[in-house]
Amino acid sequence: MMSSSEQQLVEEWHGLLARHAAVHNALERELQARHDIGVNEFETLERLASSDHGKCRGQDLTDVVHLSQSAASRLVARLERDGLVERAMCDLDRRGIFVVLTDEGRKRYSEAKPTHRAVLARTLRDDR
Amino acid sequence: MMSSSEQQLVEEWHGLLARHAAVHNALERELQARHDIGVNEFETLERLASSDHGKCRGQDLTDVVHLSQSAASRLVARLERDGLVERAMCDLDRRGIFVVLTDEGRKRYSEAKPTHRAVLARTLRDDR
DNA sequence: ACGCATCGAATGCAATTGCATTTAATACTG
DNA sequence: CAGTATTAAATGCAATTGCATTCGATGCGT
Repeated sequence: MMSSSEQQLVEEWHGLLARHAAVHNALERELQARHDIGVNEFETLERLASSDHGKCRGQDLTDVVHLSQSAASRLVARLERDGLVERAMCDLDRRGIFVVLTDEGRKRYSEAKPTHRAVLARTLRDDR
Repeated sequence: MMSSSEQQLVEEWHGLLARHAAVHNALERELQARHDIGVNEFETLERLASSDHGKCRGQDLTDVVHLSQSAASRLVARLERDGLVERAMCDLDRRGIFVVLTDEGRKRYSEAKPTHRAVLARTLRDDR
């Protein structure tokens, strides 16, 4: 026999899993199809776009995308390859880098943002 | 200027992302370290263990793990390789398969379950 | 100033994933 | 009943991920 609070925990976790999968998959599909970027790429661009000068330390990005340090590093590499960001030396601490939003990156973000919000509005509402 | 409801949506999504990442990462680490299985493997075993005869159609599993059909197929293949499940022909519809829990699989599930619940209790409580 | 622990980032590598396709079996339609 | 469409599952393949390691730069204690 399973205690009620345990059952509750499991149900909450399964709900979280289902909601996350639903929103994430919908976002991934629409952002990819309409703007050629994924969820993590969008979150990165958004973080940069709302920063002071469109730049931030590489470290800050791992928190935003909930990815390992190495995956975040490669994510930045892909964004740079696609011309959406640039890496810049950090003079104060030359171990680190600045990730800087390019004009193209800011443009892409502006285009994708309405799509992002629309998908959120559609998928976050009707499951609770 | 961003509308309040839009801001709310984004915050809810980021909260969902953060909560999911926190619980998922904690589960993945502990289940892997203590029982040598991942989150998806555990969910699969749990689905089978609570089935009537420890078996279910391959299809049902994709819903449980929120994975693509191909990824679910390979997940079953890994579990079979590790001796935790077996594939059985389905006589009624010979396109499909039954995934059947082995004794070893049921044992592994029983061992992992307390860990799973403990991590949920620890991680789902303190972020809200 | 020297030596050593620590830190930020990049990279080799194996594992997992999704998409597209394939294969086999079943269901439908005329 | 033949022929086609659909379904369940498996597989080739490229892309993404995390772990462990590496490399250079910083900080800290003596």
